[in-house]
Amino acid sequence: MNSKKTISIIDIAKLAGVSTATVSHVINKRGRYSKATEEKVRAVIDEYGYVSNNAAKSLKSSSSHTVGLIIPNINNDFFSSIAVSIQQEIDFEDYSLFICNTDNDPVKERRYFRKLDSMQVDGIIVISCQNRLESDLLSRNIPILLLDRTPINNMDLPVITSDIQNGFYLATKKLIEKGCKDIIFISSFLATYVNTNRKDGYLQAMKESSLHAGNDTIIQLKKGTSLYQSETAIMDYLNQGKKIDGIICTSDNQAIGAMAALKRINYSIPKDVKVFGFDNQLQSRICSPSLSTIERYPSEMGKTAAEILLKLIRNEETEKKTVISCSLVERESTA
Amino acid sequence: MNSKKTISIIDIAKLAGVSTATVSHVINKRGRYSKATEEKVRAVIDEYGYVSNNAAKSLKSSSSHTVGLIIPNINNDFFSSIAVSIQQEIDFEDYSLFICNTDNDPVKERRYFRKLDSMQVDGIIVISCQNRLESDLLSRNIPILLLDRTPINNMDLPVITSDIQNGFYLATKKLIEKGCKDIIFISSFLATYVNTNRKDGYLQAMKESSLHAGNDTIIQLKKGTSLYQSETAIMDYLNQGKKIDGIICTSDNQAIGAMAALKRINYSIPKDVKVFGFDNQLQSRICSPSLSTIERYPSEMGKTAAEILLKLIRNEETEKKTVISCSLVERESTA
DNA sequence: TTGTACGCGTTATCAC
DNA sequence: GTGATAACGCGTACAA
Repeated sequence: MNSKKTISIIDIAKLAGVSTATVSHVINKRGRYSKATEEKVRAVIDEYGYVSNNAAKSLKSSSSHTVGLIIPNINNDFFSSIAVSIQQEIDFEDYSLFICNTDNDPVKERRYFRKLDSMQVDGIIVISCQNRLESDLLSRNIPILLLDRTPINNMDLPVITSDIQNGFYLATKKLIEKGCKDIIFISSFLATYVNTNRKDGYLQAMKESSLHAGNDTIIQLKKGTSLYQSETAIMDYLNQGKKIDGIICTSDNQAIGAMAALKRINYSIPKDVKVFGFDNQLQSRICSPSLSTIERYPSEMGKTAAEILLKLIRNEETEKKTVISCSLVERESTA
Repeated sequence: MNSKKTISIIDIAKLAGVSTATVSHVINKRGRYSKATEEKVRAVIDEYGYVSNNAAKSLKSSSSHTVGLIIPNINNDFFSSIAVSIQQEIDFEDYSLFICNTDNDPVKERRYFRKLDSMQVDGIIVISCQNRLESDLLSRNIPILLLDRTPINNMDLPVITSDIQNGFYLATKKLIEKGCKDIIFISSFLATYVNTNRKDGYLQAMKESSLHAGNDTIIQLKKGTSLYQSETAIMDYLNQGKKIDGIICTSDNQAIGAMAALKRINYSIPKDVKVFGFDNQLQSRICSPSLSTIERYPSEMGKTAAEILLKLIRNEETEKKTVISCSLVERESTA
């Protein structure tokens, strides 16, 4: 196996007794050759298992038929669902997807932008963990699509988000409808613009029903494992003598942590307290009691993102902003 | 932003009043230039935001500083943990990782091999879904590392696996130790060589204790959602009047499905039946009763894989075969 | 320090 | 209508 040698278009041309131009034409079905030469060339290609060199191709075309995806953490149901659906859609059009994991680290994110740029990708989909994107991000003029999160930028970048605000509004409304009055909101550590957005739906619904909500009913978690953090946060909150009969969380894990806290002090769910999670991750179906949650359709988000990016790459018309609506998934925790 | 133009090394050379060779030397810190020219060149590079063209670089060096990862399904805790740890390790050495999702489809897997080949990747890590890999897989002579699964191949490919057989042996032993006698084994749809491997640990442990085990105590699931499949499979099994006091599963989801079936007919877990899952996925901690399971250390597997592949790329000495041991995580389901 | 050949596929131009 | 020739893209490394 050590003597395996790369075969180039030149070798194929020699072996088939034609020019490289003809081989190229046959491969790309450009015409300008006879049936006979086509067969001859194809036969040689098959025999030697020739694979064209993408580096040379990208060099010439300054396009690599490759798309980059910058994503905070692939080890997360919601994000990996998005990644898979993007890849499937991209695959379908014979593009390849470069997945880059940033661990929610802005420094890594910027590094990946540069890396993808130099790799000659044709476009980038980014779920950013930065508050702001600068226009000198890339040296080339390729499309960038913002997904899920929308950092401030001066490039008028196209955006796909889900209607999170409305999702939280609906969830809060649902709890109110079921008779909850002391509803608190648990928010995980995130870039500020995201948090604002999330809180708003909750605050609006509470206000509409003249229920009290404000900084004293919002628990802000720190960076780290949200499950354990929210468990202790709920304990602390109750130890201060405050009342709770409803909880809205910004992740399913937070909700599960919160329920663990409630169970420990013998609160009954959903009788005493009703709980909403967020993202409809696998664990929300499995935990006990099963968790009501907000569905954001990550597969649809990914599919749409891929479609729009491909359009942008082809210079076709697209929407500047696409909002995918959320819906409620009601289970035992709010029954 | 439309007039953004790609800047090449030639432009930089002109602007700095030196040759492209010198610019290249400065960029790669090869020496052979004065302090003054270095500063001048760096200044121009910074000013114009020059990013080197990777396609040209790969073309020349036939190496892209890129590694491919072929993986069955990234939307799975175990696999995505592996992917993340590979990426982190690879990142660290300034390589980039190309993640390719095969959906457990051999046809897609072969397509990705060709694609990565033509992309000039420097090496490939594959969690294969094929029973056999042929030596004409690639046109170039780059290292391939088999991870987790070990399809038959005639290329003497290096391998990293976890000691699954021993894992199932230990789990089965543990149930026997706790007094179980009628222990069944649930196996998901997988390539045959994998199944054999998995069954063996179970069969061996049963044999050593002179307990009956064979085809009638092994439930083979079909392709599909293992959670629901194993639930109905357990119902069927019990409806046939067969006895169960222990279940070993090849995934946590199967175990959760099995427990759902048991609960429905009022079996108590772990009193009447003890259950082991596999892979220590998030849901095993969250479900109720919490699930005992087999830990395979995916992060360690990924890290090791990345280290070995990088060594292979650099032509350094490495182990041909690395086996990472499993351990038991005991929770309520086997208490 | 620099000039330049090289790597490889594409495409415009030219020839029959 | 068929096919060949050669320039091009850009970074690298050897010879000068």
